[in-house]
Amino acid sequence: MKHKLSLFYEKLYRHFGPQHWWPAQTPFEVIVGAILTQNTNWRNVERSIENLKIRGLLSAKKLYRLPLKELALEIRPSGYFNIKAARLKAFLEFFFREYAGSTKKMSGAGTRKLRRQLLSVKGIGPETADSILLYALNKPIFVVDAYTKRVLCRHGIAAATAGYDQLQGIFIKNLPRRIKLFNEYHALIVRLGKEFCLKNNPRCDTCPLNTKKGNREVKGCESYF
DNA sequence: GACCAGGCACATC
DNA sequence: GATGTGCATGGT
Repeated sequence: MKHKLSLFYEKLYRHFGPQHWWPAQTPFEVIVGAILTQNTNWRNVERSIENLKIRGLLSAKKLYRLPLKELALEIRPSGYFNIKAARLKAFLEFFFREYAGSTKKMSGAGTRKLRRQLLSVKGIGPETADSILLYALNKPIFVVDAYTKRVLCRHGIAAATAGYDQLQGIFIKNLPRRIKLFNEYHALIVRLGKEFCLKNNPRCDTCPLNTKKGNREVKGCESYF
């Protein structure tokens, strides 16, 4: 018997197709993006990344040597720039101390150890850590975000009180542990969230996860708002 | 002008 | 352990 989550995945993939995540050219760029996108629109993150690229600063060594104030200036467009500059610096300190500033060396370590280490860096929480593990280091771990929680709650798969680890556990337990699947699934949920899960969105009627009861369309979001 | 976007740390109860 | 708040930009 297939779990609901497998069916959701198939529906989402059929509807949207592959999402080609993470949109970045190097693992290090993924890490920078993961920190910059915290509670921020991706378009604004792109502006910051572009700034860094134009000035030739998008490498671990360059960023490590760049003064905090100057880094903050470059990443202004993605918001919370003072905090995020400090978070990038905190990551870089860890990155050079433990892995000589090499994502290749880093990906040689085990998933559990890496997750524990990342979570100990100030400014890296569960979603950022898991995004780095999955999208920069190719580790089989599921990324949970605000959209993920909405979708699971709306469809009665998780309780409104469920925390991050609990939500992640539902995916890990009920899906085959495949990097490609985890990669695509999270990206598809974000796509779904952007297009359908906004309040008072008239397009909710055509959400690919709506179900039919008899002749009636049942919207997944009905039970949430 | 309000509300939102691919969170996190910290204070307080 | 739950709940509230600061952090800041750019789009709708």
